[in-house]
Amino acid sequence: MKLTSKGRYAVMALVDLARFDNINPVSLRDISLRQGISLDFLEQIFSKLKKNQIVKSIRGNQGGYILSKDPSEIKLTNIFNAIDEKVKTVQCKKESKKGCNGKATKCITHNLWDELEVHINTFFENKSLNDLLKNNKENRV
Amino acid sequence: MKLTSKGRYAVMALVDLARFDNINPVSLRDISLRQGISLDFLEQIFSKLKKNQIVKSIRGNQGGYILSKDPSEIKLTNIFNAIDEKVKTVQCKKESKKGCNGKATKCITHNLWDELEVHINTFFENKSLNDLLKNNKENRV
DNA sequence: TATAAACTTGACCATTTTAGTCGGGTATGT
DNA sequence: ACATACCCGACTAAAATGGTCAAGTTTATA
Repeated sequence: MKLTSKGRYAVMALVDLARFDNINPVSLRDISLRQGISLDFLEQIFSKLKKNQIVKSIRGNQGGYILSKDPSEIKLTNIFNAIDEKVKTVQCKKESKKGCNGKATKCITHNLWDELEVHINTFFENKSLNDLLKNNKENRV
Repeated sequence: MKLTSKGRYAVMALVDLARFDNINPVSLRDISLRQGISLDFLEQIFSKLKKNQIVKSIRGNQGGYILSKDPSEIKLTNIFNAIDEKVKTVQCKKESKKGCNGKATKCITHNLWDELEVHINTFFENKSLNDLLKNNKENRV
C-alpha cells in the first residue's frame, strides 16, 4: 500500500499556494519551480482541484490560482477526493449485491478493510490545510 | 492509495488457515478452493510467510501449513511486513541526508506522511489474527 | 493592438507494479 | 511406487503511474 505522488504533489502545491496567495494569484509556473513538480502534471492536478471548488482560476497574464475557501475549511479529504486519490482497501473482484468474489457472502476480511478505510479517512478528515500551514511555519528556518 | 490484493489474500488465507488448523495441517489447495485465490499465487505468499516465521510447513502427502504462533500473537503488522506490504507514504525522489527531492530541507508535507504512516501502522499493530477470527465467528451464518 | 503570460483540454507514452502463470523440482505418507 | 503437497525461479499480460506533448483560449499590459 502506498500513497501516490499525485496526492503528495497536490498537497504540496496547495500548501505552497496558501502561503503565497495573499496578494496576487499564484501561477503554476511558480509552484512548479518552487516545489520541483512538473508543470504539465500540475496542470492536470489543478484542473481537478478547480472542478471540485478547491481553487479558483484567473486566466490571462498575471493570472494564476487562488484558494476558493479559507485554508481551515479545506480538509485533506476534500483534496484527495477531488483528485481521485481515494483510499481503496476492498477490491473484491466481482462484488455482487451481498458478497465478494462472486460468492454469496462477504469475504472473510471485508469488515477489516472497511474499518481501515474509516480509520484512515478519519485522519484525513481531521487535517486541514491550515494545520499544515501552521506546522510549516514552525519548521521554517 | 490502495491496498494490494497480495495483502488481502495473505490475511484471507491466514484467517482460513487459523480456522481449520486444529487437527491437521491445511493445504494451500484447500485454501485456494475455499477462498478463490490462485494456488500459484498462494505459494508465493506462503513462501514469505514461512521465511518470517508466521507459518510452518509440513511437506509431503497430507502435508500443509500450520500457524507457528497463537493467532493472538500474530498482528497484521507482522503479516504485512512478511510479504513486503509496507505502508509507504513518503516517496521523495532523492531523499538526501536532510531533505527531499534533492533540496536542502524536507519537503513541505514530509511530517504529514510520517504522521499518517504512524496512524495506519497503529491500526495494524492493534489487530491480531484472533480479532479477525472472533469477528468472523460472529458474522458466520 | 500586439504580445506574452497563464490557464485549458485531450491525447499520448515509457516505466513500473501487480497479479498472476508456468515449469520444473523435492519431500513424504500410504 | 505414487499421489499429494510444498518449493523455487523465471516469465508475462494488464493496469497504474508519472509524466510529456500539442494545440488551443483568455487577458493584462506595454
